[in-house]
Amino acid sequence: MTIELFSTKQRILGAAEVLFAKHGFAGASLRQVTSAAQVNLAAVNYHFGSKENLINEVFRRRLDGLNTDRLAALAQARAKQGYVLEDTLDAFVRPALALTGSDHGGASFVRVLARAYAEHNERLRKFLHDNYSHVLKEFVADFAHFLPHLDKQELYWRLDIVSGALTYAMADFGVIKRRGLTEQQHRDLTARHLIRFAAAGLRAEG
Amino acid sequence: MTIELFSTKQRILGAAEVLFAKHGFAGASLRQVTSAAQVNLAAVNYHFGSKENLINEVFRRRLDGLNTDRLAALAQARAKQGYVLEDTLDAFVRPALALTGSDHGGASFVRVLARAYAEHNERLRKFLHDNYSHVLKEFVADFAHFLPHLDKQELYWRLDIVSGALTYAMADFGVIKRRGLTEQQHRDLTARHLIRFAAAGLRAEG
DNA sequence: TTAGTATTCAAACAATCGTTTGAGTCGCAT
DNA sequence: ATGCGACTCAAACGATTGTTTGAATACTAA
Repeated sequence: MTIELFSTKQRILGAAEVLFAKHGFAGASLRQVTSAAQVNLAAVNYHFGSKENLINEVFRRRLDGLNTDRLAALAQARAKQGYVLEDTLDAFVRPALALTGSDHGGASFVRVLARAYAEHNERLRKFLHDNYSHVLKEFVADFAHFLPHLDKQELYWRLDIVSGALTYAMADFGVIKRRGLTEQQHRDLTARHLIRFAAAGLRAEG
Repeated sequence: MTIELFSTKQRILGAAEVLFAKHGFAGASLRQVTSAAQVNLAAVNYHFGSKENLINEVFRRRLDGLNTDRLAALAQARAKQGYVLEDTLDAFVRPALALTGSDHGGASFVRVLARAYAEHNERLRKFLHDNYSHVLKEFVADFAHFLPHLDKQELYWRLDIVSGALTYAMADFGVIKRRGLTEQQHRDLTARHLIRFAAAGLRAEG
């Protein structure tokens, strides 16, 4: 097990990510995936055991880093002088947006996330909850601190809307055409829009 | 072709709606659909021609009425004295929320809508655009009127976020548990939250 | 009643699905 | 060089997919 940059495993993960984003988890077949990855069909079951486990690993590959980045950004925001709601949202949004510009697969992955959001797949939700719920808890704590006028039910309501809105918006981010802007400028502009939008919605009087 | 309340055609549409919401368009098989509808397998191809056309008809059955209701609500809002942004949003949101409480299938359909949003299916988008784009145009015109400080690009940006957020939130509306509230009360509360949230996000200074 | 159309039905179609198999190949340590 | 584990490969597995067929049934109009 050497560490190769373009090993069979990584090629499969990359191709699966793109095709899951394009056709969905049920809609993308393993033959499409292995063909795009230029890999033998049996390689999926050899390296991942099953299609369902492949799906999980597609998430794990990105979410491990994404959640680490989000927690780091949150820690940095908390240390900031004059820490406000917008900073919390920034710590949540910016690492995900950075993903869309990092490499080719990142943009696809955000769309995969939006699909997982739309699906209410039992096992997938359990997998995500088991592995990454602690990150969400950290953010919820800070949101609750900045929005003391909202009771717990109301807060969850709004965070649910906000996370849904952000997920959808970021999924479309890669698709929307930008005119005369660098990728970096477009990303900054997007982040500001999303944060301002979300902050306004969260702060609205109950 | 008599008008029956529970004809084979309608039973198929109802079952398909529920199963598409639960398992997705690719994930729900025609055998699952026909079995749930208590109808012969061949009935789908006999009445609808193909699975893809069945999907279209699932949308048409609800969207025809939904868009009529939305345009009627918009007309009523425009005639109102002191017509404001919140009224436009109300005309957009309330008919969709009413759908979730009308009958059993309505709640499923809103989730189907959220799936269609997450998918970027070429043919489905064309079908929706061909049949219902005139409704969206009406709403966009009023949003543009109420938000003159936003240029066209910025407006589309925010509407994209808002429609995504609303679609997702309404899809979860049927899932979220309500404590001590009637369906009507819960729907009103939901509408108020969504409208206030969206209005705040749309009005935020650029 | 009868002719004709509309619908339902069981059965089968070819195609594709995820998965398994067993032989084959590769690289590396002994 | 030899042996061993890691990996790849073509081929096939049974199950399931959407769709089609032709006969049987239900319904409607004359």
